[in-house]
Amino acid sequence: MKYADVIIDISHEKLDKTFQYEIPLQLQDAVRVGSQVVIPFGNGDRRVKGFVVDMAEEPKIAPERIKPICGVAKDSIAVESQLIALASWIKRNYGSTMNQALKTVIPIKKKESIRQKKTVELILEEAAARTEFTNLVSRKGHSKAKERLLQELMEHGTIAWDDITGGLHIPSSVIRDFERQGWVRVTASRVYRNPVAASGQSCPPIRLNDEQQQAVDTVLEDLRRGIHRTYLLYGVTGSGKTQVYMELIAHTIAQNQSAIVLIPEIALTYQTLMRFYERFGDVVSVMNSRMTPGERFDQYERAKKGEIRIMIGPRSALFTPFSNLGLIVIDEEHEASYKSETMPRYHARETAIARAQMQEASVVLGSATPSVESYAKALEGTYTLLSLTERVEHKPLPTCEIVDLRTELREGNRSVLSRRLQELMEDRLAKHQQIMLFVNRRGMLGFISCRACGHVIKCPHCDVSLSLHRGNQLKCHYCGYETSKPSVCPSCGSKYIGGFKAGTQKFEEIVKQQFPQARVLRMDLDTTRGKHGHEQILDAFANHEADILIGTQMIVKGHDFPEVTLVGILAADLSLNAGDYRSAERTFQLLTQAAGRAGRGSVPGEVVLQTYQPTHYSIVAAQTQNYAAFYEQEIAYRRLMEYPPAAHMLVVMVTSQEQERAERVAKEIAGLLRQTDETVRCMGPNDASIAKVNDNYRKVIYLRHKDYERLVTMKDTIEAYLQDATGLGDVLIWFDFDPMSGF
DNA sequence: CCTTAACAGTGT
DNA sequence: CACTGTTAAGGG
Repeated sequence: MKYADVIIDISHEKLDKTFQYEIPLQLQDAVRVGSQVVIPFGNGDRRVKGFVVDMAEEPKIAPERIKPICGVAKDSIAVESQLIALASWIKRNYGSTMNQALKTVIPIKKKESIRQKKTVELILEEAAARTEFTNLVSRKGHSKAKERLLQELMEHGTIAWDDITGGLHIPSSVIRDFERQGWVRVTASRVYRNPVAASGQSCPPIRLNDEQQQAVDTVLEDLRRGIHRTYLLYGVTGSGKTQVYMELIAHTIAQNQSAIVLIPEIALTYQTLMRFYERFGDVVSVMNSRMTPGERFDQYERAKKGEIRIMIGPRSALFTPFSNLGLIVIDEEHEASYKSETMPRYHARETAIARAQMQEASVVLGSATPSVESYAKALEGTYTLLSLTERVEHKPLPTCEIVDLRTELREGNRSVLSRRLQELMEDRLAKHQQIMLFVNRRGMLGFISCRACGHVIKCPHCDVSLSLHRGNQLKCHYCGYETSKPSVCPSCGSKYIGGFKAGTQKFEEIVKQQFPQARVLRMDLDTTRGKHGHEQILDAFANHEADILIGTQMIVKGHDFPEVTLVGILAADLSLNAGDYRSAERTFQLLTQAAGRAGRGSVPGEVVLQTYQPTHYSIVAAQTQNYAAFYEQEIAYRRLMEYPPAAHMLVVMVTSQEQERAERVAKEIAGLLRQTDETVRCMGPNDASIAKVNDNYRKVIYLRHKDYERLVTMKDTIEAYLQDATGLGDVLIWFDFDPMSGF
């Protein structure tokens, strides 16, 4: 590699350009992506520090204009440079500008948060100060600001920097001037607040059972031999995965290394946090989306200094600047929230593995329902599979009954509650036990199914549900296949064919009407508005202030409710027909989790699973919590249809306010891609499933190929095209590799 | 981000 | 015409 792309001093985020420099022969070995280098910059060849973000053989500009790198700043790579190397990895693998990638990795500008804590102290003797003051006054006119500041300082002694620049409207240059003259001292005092409240007592490690111990030993044995790998800890609900994490974290700490624990935001409750805090004390810190940039910055600073050794948080906690990172734990590894929804659309799991490789750390992925991707990798040996098959204290799994809603309809029950579920609800209410009703609301936009036989209208090319659009047209979101909505079921001829329309409110009304004596709580986006809406509802339910809790995904994660002995899943199919290739997987995961909510206490639980498709493998497998059976079916489907992980997928989204322009650019791109590499399967462009958002028309192209790298090349091709294309106007393009949701 | 060159406005 | 302050562009 002859040339290096260097980004100049990252604290100045407005300078997002990279500059190409020559790597002199004697530095060939020392310069790598992420290296901190010293380079001549600008006309005066001012020496500045920069980070190498990419390397290339070919010069991008005329070679005579390229200057050589002076030297490598430090031999040991600083944390920042590791994170910058990671940013460059993200940019390459997910598509974004370097600036966007850097912003995700190094989250806040340093200036503001430091300035907030700066204070200015007068160090001049009182007599000397008075003399200087008279000097200023006698000069008349042009030093009004200086006069005011000196006067204020003589009065108060010490003033906060912000009060001077903000309150007194005195420019910072005046303060700097005073400092140069030796009149004042500027101190940056810093107050850190630990967001975790101290609890006092510590909690001794719990004895692990054989399976847990074996999982821990496998990892430790690898570490002893200097091997850093990715492990998939597959443990059924309630098998004690957290204890395995804890043990491994304890070992990491003992080795004087740090650990990052990623937990989905919804599962990041106070209780979860306290478990870690009680075991490890105040080296634990937490991050969440509600934290202010200042608080977040403090946490990063403490992590850098080594005051924090364990960081717990959602996706973004992955970028905690630990220089001695030893372990990354990703709990509920299959969760879609690990995939970023904004550019760059990185997946925290893959990014964690990339970071771990750079810093020689290990990764432990944990789940009761692993993603198909991860399980496939574990089976082929890319990850090491660690299994926990027993539940702690040998609590039995809840029994699960499947109720066929088609039969209900046939036998004259048109209610959303099956007769069996009603019966069991009566029973639990009489016994004063609690009930959870789970409405699988996800992706219920516009698919068509038959209430009599359960038949769902699918795309003949893509095997995903078709969506209902205006004018009774059914459309496939992947390939654009179109057909008109039939008036009778093509499978059984019934006229009960149509869309699903039911929200949680509707269910709440029905339940209240049918069980007027029951106290009902509802939890969905509408009722959880406000600061602690979430916790308020869950706490109320935990205190048995209600008998029935109705809700969406939110109710199935986190909290344990020991008094819940019945879980009703009202319509398991809804998520099954979301119109994307992950719908079966998502359904299995949701159902397994929902079912796991029943019988957490001493009384064994029961689950009623209502569905129009009782024979669908994701539903049958969820009934017995049989992950292996589900996986076998699902991977076969993915292989047959060439969906991830059998192949990789790239979504290219083209948006513009002008319908015509979006379409033209999308068509040009699709054409270009088809002629660049015909082994890449290219579908589209088509309208996105939400074809217009905020007055922006959205066109989408789907690309599929076995080789991820090939898709990266496609992304690069598009980026190159955008560089010198004209007439783009307001067109924006973003990429999503192996998407977690449909578009 | 910082540096610089170009530019307009001011004072002698 | 020299001097100063303000602005836009470029940096490899």
